[in-house]
Amino acid sequence: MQIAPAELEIMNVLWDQPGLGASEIADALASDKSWNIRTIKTMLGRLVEKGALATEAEGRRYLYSPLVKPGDYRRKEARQFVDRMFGGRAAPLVAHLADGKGLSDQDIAELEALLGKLKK
Amino acid sequence: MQIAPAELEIMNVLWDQPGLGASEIADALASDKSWNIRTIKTMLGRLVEKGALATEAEGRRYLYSPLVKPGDYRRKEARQFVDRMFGGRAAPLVAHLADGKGLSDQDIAELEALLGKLKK
DNA sequence: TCGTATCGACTACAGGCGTAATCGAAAGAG
DNA sequence: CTCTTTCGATTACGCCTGTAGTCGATACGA
Repeated sequence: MQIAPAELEIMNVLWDQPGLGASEIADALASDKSWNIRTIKTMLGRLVEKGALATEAEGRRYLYSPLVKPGDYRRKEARQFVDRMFGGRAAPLVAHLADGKGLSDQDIAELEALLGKLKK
Repeated sequence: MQIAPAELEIMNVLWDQPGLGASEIADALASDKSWNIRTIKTMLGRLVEKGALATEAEGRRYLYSPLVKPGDYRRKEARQFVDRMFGGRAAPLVAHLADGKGLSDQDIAELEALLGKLKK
């Protein structure tokens, strides 16, 4: 199941707070996106159609909840991305991020801790 | 400049061997992609139009070379991707890759070496 | 009760992408 | 010199995406 970038914004809201209605999602997004409520509804419809969201009727409206787990989705996407861009190798990806000043000290510390765990 | 996934396959060939003609690119791709030569030419045209490739006439045909540097492109894409999927944080990305058994021992070793260098 | 706001359903439409076919020119085969 | 192949250019076309508009029904405010 393929989730488009704009649709992902909606998934992010619902992963954070499942069970919202369309206008509440619009509110949640209003701060950084200026999307027409109709646009949001279109994307909700498509996500339901794709099987990414479930609907539950509440009176005259729907409440939406993710059917896809964020971890599963991100894992799949991450894999696909490194495959496409870096021949499946993680190290070059991190190297490129580092090269563009894209790694904070915190990132580096976290990565170290992570690697420590992986080695065991 | 936006390079679509299928177009990226072509860029990869040309980053590896700049200055090929359309049919040579087709040959290079033939092993893993079964693309019609017409399809490849369409994509070459689009890449030229986008400014990702330069053409140099050689007799009746064109030789194509990248105008975009692979490192620059991958860096930008990597950044975009972690922003979209992981809120710009590299550690969760690596964690997800690791979780899906996506990290070989070699990857881990390379990442360690990389982090060593970054800390200095 | 009557107009208005809101809901979901359906429709619209342009641009990007994947996948090619067609076309006119030119080069090469015989 | 003619037939076929090959080149780049142009056109095609359906699906996905972003971005809404329209429509009919319903709930709500006055």
